[in-house]
Amino acid sequence: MIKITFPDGSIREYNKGINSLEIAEQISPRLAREVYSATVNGEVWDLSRPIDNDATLKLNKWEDEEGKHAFWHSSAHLMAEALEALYPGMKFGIGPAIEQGFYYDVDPGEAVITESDLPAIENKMKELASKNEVYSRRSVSKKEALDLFTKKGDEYKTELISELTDGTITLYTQGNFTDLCRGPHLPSTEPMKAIKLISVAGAYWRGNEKRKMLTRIYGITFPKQKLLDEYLVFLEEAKKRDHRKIGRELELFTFSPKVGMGLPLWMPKGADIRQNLINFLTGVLRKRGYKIVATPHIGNVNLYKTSGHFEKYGADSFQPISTPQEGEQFMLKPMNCPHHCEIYNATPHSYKDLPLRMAEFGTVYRYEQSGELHGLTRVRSFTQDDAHLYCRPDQLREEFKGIIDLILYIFRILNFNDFTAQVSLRDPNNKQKYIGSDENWERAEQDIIQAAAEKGLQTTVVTGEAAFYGPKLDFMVKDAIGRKWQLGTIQVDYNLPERFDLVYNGSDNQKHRPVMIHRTIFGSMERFVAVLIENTIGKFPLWLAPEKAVILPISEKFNDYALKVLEILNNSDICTLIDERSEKIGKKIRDNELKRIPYLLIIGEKEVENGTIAVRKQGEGDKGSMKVEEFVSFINSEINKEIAL
RNA sequence: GCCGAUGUAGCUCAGUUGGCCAGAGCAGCUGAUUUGUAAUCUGCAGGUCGGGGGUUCGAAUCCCUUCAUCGGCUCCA
Repeated sequence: MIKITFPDGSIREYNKGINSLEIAEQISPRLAREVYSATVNGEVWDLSRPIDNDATLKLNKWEDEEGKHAFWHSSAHLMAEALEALYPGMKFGIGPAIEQGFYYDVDPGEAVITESDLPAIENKMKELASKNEVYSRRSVSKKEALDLFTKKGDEYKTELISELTDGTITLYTQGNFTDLCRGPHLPSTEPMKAIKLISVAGAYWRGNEKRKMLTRIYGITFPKQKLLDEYLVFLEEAKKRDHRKIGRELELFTFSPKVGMGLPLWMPKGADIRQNLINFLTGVLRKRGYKIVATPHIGNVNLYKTSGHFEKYGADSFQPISTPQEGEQFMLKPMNCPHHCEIYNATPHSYKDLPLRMAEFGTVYRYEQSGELHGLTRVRSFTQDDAHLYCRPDQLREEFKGIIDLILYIFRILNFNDFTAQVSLRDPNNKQKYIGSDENWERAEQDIIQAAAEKGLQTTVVTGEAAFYGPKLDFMVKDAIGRKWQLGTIQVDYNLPERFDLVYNGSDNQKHRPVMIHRTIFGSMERFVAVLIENTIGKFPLWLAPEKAVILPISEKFNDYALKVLEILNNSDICTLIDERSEKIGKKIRDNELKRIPYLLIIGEKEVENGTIAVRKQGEGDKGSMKVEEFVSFINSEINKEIAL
């Protein structure tokens, strides 16, 4: 007998060699139907794998990540089986489960798979799934595995196997398809009731652009058709939140091929939102001891040679601008830090002056690859809410924590609750990608980890994601369809202070090297507004809205009074419009509701008589009448509530 | 940059296998209407069918090329 400990702490005894599915069946047949994988002693297992010793056991259902993961991973194998049946000789790369579904990278040889082929593959999957094929696990020797896939001619699998250690290799088979796989998988294809292939895309083998591009097929499966239908509705809804669509509808920004791709043009309303953000943040920064600076959009190429950016990115940047002067070259600035360093160098500094917090809403230009451009989230010209903090080494951690505070404060005001924080460290196996001494890297990485820990920030640590000059802490927010975008970032840099020979006088009257922190909160105005649009579906908080209210006279008879109200509101700094068209009130309400103007002010006979306005809140409806002065103070108090935290 | 898809009026879309001067709704402009909480009616205007080249008696439709966009990959100071 063996003892099995469940998550609630209860312990039951079973015969040695029992498997998780049998345990689930003994608890309840219904549970057995809903469970997809088991976590045994902290390791995710197949349900059918026998348990031979005392263990802790968690049964994973659809609601558990481990359950979904096994479900989708098994689905990837099912898709591979279908592909092999439809395209004999197809070679297979890898086919993992992902956050939303799964994919498989395949090499179809001469054949080309396009989206029009997906329904046929989908149908084949359904056909195979309905056979209730069993997934069986088998441990094999490295030689056996190599022989099998060499015989099959699958060079991607043999490459993978050659890197594995003998004795750890397992194969999974369902139906006619056998794959190299660590597992775990469902007991059978039976639960896969709803199957949808989403898209095809190219993907480099092993993520290396020097290697062959395989065809990646994305799909998703569910245990119930209803869940799939709901997912498809979610995708449709998400499309409506796309900032590119809303940006066009609300006339916030545009692009022009004549201006150039990836170069956003802010239209009046979008520019208002952007400016409101800038004004607000500027006020907050001044209170926190930041100094605002301004620097040019170009810099001599030597500036970037000094900073090291030219060597690293020069070839992939907008190329230098020449002048009539022989040999003189300028670059569009790709970042503000070198300029800021020269501001630092313009005056002598004492240890008493530090930290120096230098901020600029600085527009920068980066030659992003054409295929990378994406609405406002990835552009070639953008304005960073940039700042550089120069401090003594002993001040670093406190400054770092202060920035974490500031970012959390701004995110709170904007209701960005769903963010993740990522600590990005260098890849210790690939040190030539980075500049700076080991010692400084160690110190900087420790400072970040410590500061985040002291602020109680939940972080994930990723190696190999650091900037080339230092480690960083990034704040990521998701867009409408779940793509993650980096907004705020805090980066420690011991490197630029050396390259620019930044110094301060210490209490010992010796020259010392300051530490530098790069940081943004919004990341860039462009990306931030994009994410804000997708989070709010274009219904911006009142303080950010470009227009706060629109006056809707019921007929032209009331235009005189309406114009008077308009003047009062605009004079009170409440940006207000008037809709003077000779349309019915219902039509005016509809049109202005769709423009997401926060308040609709309806004026008819009653309002003229009483000297009031009828207030309707966008998305909510009639709020009753009030005097114009009351409305002014109401709006101001609403705005104060939004930005007071 | 790479793989695949898409490109018809400001927006959303029709345009059968190549064949009458390329259509609709919304938006815009006219005129009528003067309206009480999500669409009043009339008329008009608007397109070198992304650009260029080709096949054909004839191309929005077929082929080539180029640009842009979309979904991914790579990249992201």
